[in-house]
Amino acid sequence: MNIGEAARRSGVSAKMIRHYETQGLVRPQRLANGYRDYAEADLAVLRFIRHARALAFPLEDVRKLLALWGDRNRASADVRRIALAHVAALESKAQAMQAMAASLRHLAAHCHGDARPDCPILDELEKSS
Amino acid sequence: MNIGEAARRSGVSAKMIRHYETQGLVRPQRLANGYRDYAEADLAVLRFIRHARALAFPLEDVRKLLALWGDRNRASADVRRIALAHVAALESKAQAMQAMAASLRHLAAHCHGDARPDCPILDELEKSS
DNA sequence: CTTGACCTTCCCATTGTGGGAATCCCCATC
DNA sequence: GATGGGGATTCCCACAATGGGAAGGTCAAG
Repeated sequence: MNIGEAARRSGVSAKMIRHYETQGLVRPQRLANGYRDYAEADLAVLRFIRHARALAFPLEDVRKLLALWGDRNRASADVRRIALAHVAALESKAQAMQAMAASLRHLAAHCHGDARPDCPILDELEKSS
Repeated sequence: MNIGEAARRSGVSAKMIRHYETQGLVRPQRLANGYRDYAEADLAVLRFIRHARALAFPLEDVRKLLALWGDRNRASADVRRIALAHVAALESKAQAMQAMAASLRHLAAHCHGDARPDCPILDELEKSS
């Protein structure tokens, strides 16, 4: 099938499908006219990528997971390790963001938020330390 | 002072100081030899930027905050609005990441993590929906 | 045979940061 | 005065993932 149909059926944009191909994640056949030709197996790969990306797995992780996915002799421990490392990264970033949000919220709570110029938010950003 | 000293004293790399200049956030004098010349006021600006970036304010927000910072007649409400919008963005992203982490953790909890190939994580990513 | 929808590749932009090259400048030492 | 080291300048490239868009080839229906 065409890239357009593959995009529709996989939920991945044609643009990104081509990109994933340059990254070696999917390898469609080529027709005589140069058009890419996707099989059902390629669709499954594209959907796999979409799900993994929806969980914010970096493409590098997706590559490893795809390799494990296709490996009949894989050990589930390998998949688990990648997933848990990703979980740790996600939680670490999420916590950092929430910490920033919390301190900003705290500052904003002490900011009048009216027409007066006094503002602890700017005071904090201004500190020389 | 030189860009090197400004970098040391502000905690912002020389590379980034130049970048912020291209973005119009800081405007040092130029000496006859073409070297940038930073005043104490420039240092304060650089530190302000560093603090704002540490709170993950996008440069576009930093630009607005700097303008308000320098405006003696600013209304604190303006600062507050920018900060709270940023807080909302941070919390939204943090929640999305934690949701992803949670669902992955859930999947990983049901993955043996041994030498067997069965793995609910891959099963999930494989789904056609 | 034209038209419109689709495909191809290639370049550019994003955001914020860093690496590195080529070139120039300043100061100190021999 | 020459040389050397450390710093300055600008410019290009890279990252990760995604999208926009141009210039051109292809196919199918009218």
